[in-house]
Amino acid sequence: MQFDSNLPIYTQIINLLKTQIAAGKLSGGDKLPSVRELAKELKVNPNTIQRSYQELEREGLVFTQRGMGTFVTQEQTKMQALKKSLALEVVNNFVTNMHKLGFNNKEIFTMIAELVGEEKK
Amino acid sequence: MQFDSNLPIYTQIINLLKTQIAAGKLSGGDKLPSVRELAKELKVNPNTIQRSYQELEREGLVFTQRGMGTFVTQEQTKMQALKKSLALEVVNNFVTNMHKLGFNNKEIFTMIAELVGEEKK
Amino acid sequence: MQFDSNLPIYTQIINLLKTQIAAGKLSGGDKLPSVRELAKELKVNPNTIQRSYQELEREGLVFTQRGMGTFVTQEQTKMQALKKSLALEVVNNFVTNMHKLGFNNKEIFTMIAELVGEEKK
Amino acid sequence: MQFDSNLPIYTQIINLLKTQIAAGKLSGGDKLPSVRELAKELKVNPNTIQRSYQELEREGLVFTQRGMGTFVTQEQTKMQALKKSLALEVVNNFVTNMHKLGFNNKEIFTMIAELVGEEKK
DNA sequence: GTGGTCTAGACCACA
DNA sequence: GTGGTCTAGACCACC
Repeated sequence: MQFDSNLPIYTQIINLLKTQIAAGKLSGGDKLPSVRELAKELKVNPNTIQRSYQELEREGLVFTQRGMGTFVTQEQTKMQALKKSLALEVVNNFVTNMHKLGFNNKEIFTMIAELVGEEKK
Repeated sequence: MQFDSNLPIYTQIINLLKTQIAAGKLSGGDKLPSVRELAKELKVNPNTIQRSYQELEREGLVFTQRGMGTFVTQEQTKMQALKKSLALEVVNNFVTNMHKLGFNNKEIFTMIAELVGEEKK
Repeated sequence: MQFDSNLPIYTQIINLLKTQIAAGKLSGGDKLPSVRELAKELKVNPNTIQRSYQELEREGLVFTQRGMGTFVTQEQTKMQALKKSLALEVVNNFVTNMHKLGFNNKEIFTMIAELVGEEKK
Repeated sequence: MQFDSNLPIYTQIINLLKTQIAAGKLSGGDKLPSVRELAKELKVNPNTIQRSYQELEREGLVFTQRGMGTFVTQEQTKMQALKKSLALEVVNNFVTNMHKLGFNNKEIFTMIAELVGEEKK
């Protein structure tokens, strides 16, 4: 993984984990990698991982059990809220960019409609 | 303006100018700021701006006149192609991000439809 | 090597390398001298060589591998097209000069025919 | 006219005039422009023109008459020799360049034959 | 004033 | 070591 040097690394790791949780790659109850393990994998100081995990815990997305590790929360409401908020951010970002390019909402809608129509995933 | 340290500065300047051209903030025939002027404004070396302008000229989006300055092309086809390609990039990016979050095309469509309906910009 | 002060140095270096590639002195896959090496040899700034290499890469005649060096493309079509276009330029130049001297095509043909006949290289 | 800064300017003017004489644009007996006139036209010091004319006279291609001006020689032999020698130079140059590109004499002949065939000037 | 080229020297990422 | 980017500052041709 590459880190954008503008955002603090721990923030980028948080976003990475949030995305995985929201997408269901990490489900409720799943164990996150240990701090040392992930630190090694991402070639980052363990303190940085620690800080990311703490922040996720503060937001209620994960919980830690002494001696056991860190786990994704099982509260469905939390997970749904997370998914929604991340999606909202992506959508807003998208719309803002399109507006910058001079497209109005109707045009945006048309383009998405076409794309969905042709792919049918 | 802030520069993201991952992409080369000259690339970011190119993108900035492309967006402005595509959005019509810079119309056909408009004069771009002089190399030195923009360099001063963006706190960047004139050579860096020079490189950006040259790349834009190579792509046919601007043309230069010695001793006169650099100007946005008047070819409508170029500008339309630019707008299309930039939009395509933004849309694809958006869809990719949404897929990463676990949304399928139908869900994406619904969200956009709602958004267009409620704002009516 | 001497540089003609009319054309930019980087252009002349491009032409030099193109000729060597077209003539087969540099074959597909061959490594070009490193930027710094050639700069030293031609008594030119490394940036100037860099620019030449980049232009050649843009034209698809060479490709670069980070940390490895710059190499002549292996695509035969590219190399053949290059040889053809360079030859066309030389021939046209020649014919133009002969026309300036007041020779017509038939006379030019005769001169070349004689030359080929006597040398048989 | 542009001057290539490698060759002395007076040499370049000599070549220019030789070409015009050889091509018949300046015929035997024609008056060359006055030194001052040509100097003004080419934005060059009159001494430079003077030197060019002297050299041409030394080679027997022009002659000067006090108070009248400088004229192209009427000796046909001189003019023919000039045309031949200039042509020889152009041809040799051409062949050398083609050899550099890796073409042999037969290939050169073929290319010229095709070109003459299609244009029929 | 404008853009275009070049140098000298620096720092980076990659291998 | 390699190529890639950037800065600082210079000189040029053109207008």
